[in-house]
Amino acid sequence: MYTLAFMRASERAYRTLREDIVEWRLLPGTVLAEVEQSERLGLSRTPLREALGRLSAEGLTQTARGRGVVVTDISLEDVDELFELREILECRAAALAAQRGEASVFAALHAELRDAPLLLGAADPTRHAYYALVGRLDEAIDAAIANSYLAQAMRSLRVHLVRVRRLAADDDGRLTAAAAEHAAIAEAIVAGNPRLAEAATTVHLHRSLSHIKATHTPH
Amino acid sequence: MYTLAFMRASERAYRTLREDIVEWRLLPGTVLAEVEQSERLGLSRTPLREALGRLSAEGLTQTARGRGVVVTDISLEDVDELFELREILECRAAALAAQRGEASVFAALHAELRDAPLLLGAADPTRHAYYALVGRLDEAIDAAIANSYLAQAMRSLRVHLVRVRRLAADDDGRLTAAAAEHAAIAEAIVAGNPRLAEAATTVHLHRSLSHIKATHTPH
DNA sequence: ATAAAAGCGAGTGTATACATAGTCGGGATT
DNA sequence: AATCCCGACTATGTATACACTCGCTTTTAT
Repeated sequence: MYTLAFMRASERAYRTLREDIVEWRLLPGTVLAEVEQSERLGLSRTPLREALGRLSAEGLTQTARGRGVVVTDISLEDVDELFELREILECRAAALAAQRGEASVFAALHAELRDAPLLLGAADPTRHAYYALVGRLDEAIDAAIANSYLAQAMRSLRVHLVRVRRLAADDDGRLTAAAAEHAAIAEAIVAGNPRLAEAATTVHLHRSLSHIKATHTPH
Repeated sequence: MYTLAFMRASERAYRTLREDIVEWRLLPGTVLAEVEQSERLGLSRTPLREALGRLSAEGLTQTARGRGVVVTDISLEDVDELFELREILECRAAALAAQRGEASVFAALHAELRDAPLLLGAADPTRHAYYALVGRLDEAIDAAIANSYLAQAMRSLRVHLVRVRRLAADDDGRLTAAAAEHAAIAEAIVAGNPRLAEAATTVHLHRSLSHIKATHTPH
């Protein structure tokens, strides 16, 4: 995590609120009143408003006129829509990475992903090392596709996906399987096979969605 | 256009600046200093900062720390990247619209698009009626796909595309051809044929990109 | 008793004043 | 002559005060 001490107040407010929303500490429907939140975070209304503006632009909150901004809800229909867009973007991104990416980068990631079950054995209930590895695969794909607009579209999606992830039970079995699916994607990129990379991504996303729907528990 | 008189100052600043950038009245590299722009638009720095934040989030400006925010440049590589993402999103959107859309809505749009050359004959140098019609086709597709995240991704792209459009020469010949291509997309959606809708969109986007590259004049 | 209107209160929208950081120019030193 | 350092200025970042809108409650009239 970043040190929140030496950054601008608006940035601090943005990251704190975003994490609170993504981690479901601030539940959907919660009203984020400006005075209340600015006092809670120990800063003034001006930087807080900037943070709320960014959150609303991302879709994590929406402004309810007259009552301030409220935390956006995520329904099962939203999850379907999110994964529909995710499949559109990430399948093509994987194919482009297979065409344009540096094989050596993905070869290294592939090796790490094959060893991922070792990370899951470690005594880290938040699976920090595992998610950091998957995040590095995402970043490598972002860099490989050489398309800042596509990369930006995927980045804005990931915020919502992290939020959805918390709806599902991240048991060791699913994470081990997911690591193998990620390894398959990396392998296809190393091989420079766009169609295989796309297919591997499709498989992974469908399994992820199925798992989320199977283990979903209303909060 | 909307009446800019009775809206919030921040909204006024946002729309004015966005239009100035998209219409190339504010050229890439222009520094938007806060005091200078707030005085020009007749409002204070607070709502102006909010507007600049939204513009930077959309990618129309970027913050150069210490020197304020500057209008983002668009290179030919950017156009390639924009159209790559555009093809990913709009092809799938057209296919989804063919599956999920109301045929009657697109039948009406198809009829209008076949008559579009009449609009181009009118003495409107800005082609306002024509672009409004194409905009209604975009909105109809947005509504038909029933996926707010995909629709949002396409909307954020369109801002940049309007800006790119101003780089090319919008002669009557190209617009007539473009109208026919749009009509073909609408026709495929009416027929409920996803693959045809996708193909028609691919053809349209490739012809648009070729035309932009052929007539591009550095400013 | 119900509906409509007016008044009150809470909270957002805007302006302005102040703090702070970063850059540019000038001067001195090597 | 070139580079480094210092200082001042300019522009951003933040805080606070004020105004206005909108929602809610209360009261009054039909």
